[in-house]
Parts: sequence; C-alpha cells; structure tokens
Amino acid sequence: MASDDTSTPTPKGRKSRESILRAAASRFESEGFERTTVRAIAKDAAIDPAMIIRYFGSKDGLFLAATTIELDLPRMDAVPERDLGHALARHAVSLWDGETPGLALRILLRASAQDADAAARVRAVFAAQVLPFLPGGLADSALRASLITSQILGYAFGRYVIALDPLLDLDPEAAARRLGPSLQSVIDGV
Amino acid sequence: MASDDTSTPTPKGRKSRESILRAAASRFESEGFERTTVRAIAKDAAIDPAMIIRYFGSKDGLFLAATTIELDLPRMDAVPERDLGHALARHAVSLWDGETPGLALRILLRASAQDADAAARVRAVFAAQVLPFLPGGLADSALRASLITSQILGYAFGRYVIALDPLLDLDPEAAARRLGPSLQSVIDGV
DNA sequence: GTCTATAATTCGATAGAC
DNA sequence: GTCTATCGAATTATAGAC
Repeated sequence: MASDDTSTPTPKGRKSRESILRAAASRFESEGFERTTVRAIAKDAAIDPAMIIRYFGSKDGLFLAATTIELDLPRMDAVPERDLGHALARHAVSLWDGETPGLALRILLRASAQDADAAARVRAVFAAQVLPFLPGGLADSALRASLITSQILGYAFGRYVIALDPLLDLDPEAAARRLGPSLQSVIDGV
Repeated sequence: MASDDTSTPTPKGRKSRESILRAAASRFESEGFERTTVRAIAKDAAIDPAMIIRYFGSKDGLFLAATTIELDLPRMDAVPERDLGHALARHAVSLWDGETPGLALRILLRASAQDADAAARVRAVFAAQVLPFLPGGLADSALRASLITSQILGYAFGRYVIALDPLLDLDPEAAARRLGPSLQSVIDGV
C-alpha cells in the first residue's frame, strides 16, 4: 500500500480529489474494497479512471486516503467507574454513526474481514480508544479491553454490516442504553 | 448462486470431491471468498481446476457446498433464567471453535462482510439459534436476540477475524466465563 | 473421470496527446 | 489537469480430446 500522494494545490484538482474521495467512500462502504472498481468510482465521480491513479497512486492508495481516521479521545476522567460502560457505549454509538469518522470506520470494518492490514488498523484504533479509559489497577485490563472492543465491533457489525433490523431501529440514545450494561459487566466482572 | 451439483457416486469422485471441499474451506477461511481462486484450491487439492467447476458448477456453488451448516439446537429448557447467559456463551464458544460447524461459521462470517447473501445466511442462523432460547414473555425479545447475536458475532470477529491476542489466549471455558455475564445482562436488562 | 487448451471478461495501471 | 487508447495480467468458465 503506497501512501504517497501527488499534491494538487489547484482549486480544480482539489475539487476533483474530493469528489473522488466521496465516491470511493460510498462504494467502499456499500460494496467493500474488492468488489469496488476504480472504473465505478470514476463513473460516480464523473471523472476519468486515470485521474484516480494519478491522484492516489493506486487503488490501495485511494483506500488509505478514504479511511484515514483521526480520533479525538474524549475526556472521561470525571466519569465514575460504575458509569463507564454507559459512557463508552455513548461514545462508541455516536462514533460509528454519521459521516466522520463513522463512514471510515464502517469501511475499515468491512475491509478488515478480508485484509490483514485493515484488520491491524482496526486493532490499533481500538487499542488507542478503549484501553486508556479503563480504570487504573484493573486486573486483566488487556483482556477486558479486548472484550469491550469485541462488543463494540459486534454492535457495529450487527448494525452496519449484517443489518439486524432491531438494531437499525434503535436511536443513538436507546442503543447506548442497551449497550452500556453489557460493557459495564466487562468492567465489573471478576 | 447455483445450488445444483453434479452427483458423483463413484468412490474416486467422492474422494476428489472431499479433498476439494477441504482445500476450499481452508482457503475461504484464511483468505476470504474474493481472494480465493479456483486455481489455488485446485492446486491445494492436487486436482485440475476444471474438475471443481464440473463438481460444483461454479465458484459460488463451491462456496455454498463448503458453508452448508446443520445446527442442532441444544436443549436449554432446564436452564434457569439466571444461568442462560452462561449457557448461551458456552454453546456459542464451542460452536465457533473447531471444524464442524465452526469452520463453516467462520467462513460465513468473513464472507458476510462482502456478500449480502452470506449476511442473510448469518442472520438466519442466529435467528434460529438465539431467539428460541429467550424466556417466553420477555419484552423486546427480538431486540434482545439481536443484541445477543451482536455480542457473539463480536466475540467471533474479534477472535477469528481481527485476531485480538487476549481473546486468542482464552480457552473455551474461560471465554464462556467472560462472555456469559455480558449476555446475561442483555436478558436481565429493563 | 481427468486433463489441455482456450475462450471471454474484467481489472489495475500506463503512455502520451492535448 | 484531463482524457483516449491500450497494455498486461488475472480470473471464471467452457469445449473437447483421452
């Protein structure tokens, strides 16, 4: 996966670049990486396929650009330990929904089922997002972080990939209310 | 996806058919459907690629044959409601591990991230496996079943797809012990 | 039942004109 | 910066000899 990128400072180039990224993200989300063709993205973006390679170097480079995620760690210092599950649930539910960074996360989740690099990036995201919020001195913190990660991934997978209807019907607050106790049980468990 | 299948009653044909299925399942699990080529399967099975098409009609047909799952519903009538989470966890953990039906489930899980049909089959499997074991008269049973499904899928995804190290280190009993309380909290929740 | 040879597509990526 | 034309590789699937 080459990460270099032809810089295009002109306004026109920038506009094309953005329309490519939008089209790519949409295709990657709905069809996955493998089944998405550069040609289809180009058609959606009303741009020549050759331009995509020019801008992003390769299909892999485009994928990287479309799934670069910058996450801001929320402040949870003030959250009492018994409310951590619900706080994490609220954070996760809102994170995965919407365009930024939800879309990139959903793309990455789907891709991680086929690509080892994408899987490694998912692991890295969660290692940075979950572990820091576990109470200090908690036993088995790495395992608990993995269990919490699994639950959040399961929620996202059930909702956005498998499309379990009852999950799709949940609004964010209701989802957090349902997810919270299960996350909390991981923290409270022996 | 054509499901017809050239019947091959001869012993030699049967043996070839089985070696193809073994090789296919192995490839599908480790590389996913898209990146697995009929040629690679044929090479693993020491058989000509044309034979695979002859036996299974198409790559899709082979995938179907390799992921046909027959699940026996465990008896849980005698399990008290407060132990249901742990019982479900034990059942799920052992189901996903091993060769039968674990291998087919793991293949299907990976494929469901890319293929809508596979996703539908995963939904169907869980609808049949989880819903019947929820206590009668429980409110929001469809939603609770989906939440339980999500947790189990998350566990499987974290362990077998993303490969979260702390989960890989768990033996079946320890995994069930960790998973149980979280599943139970879905049953106990308001 | 098995294999050789190849058809028919499709894809990512490149070269080069404008 | 954009597009036309095309290359070269890889794939599934088929036809037909043995």
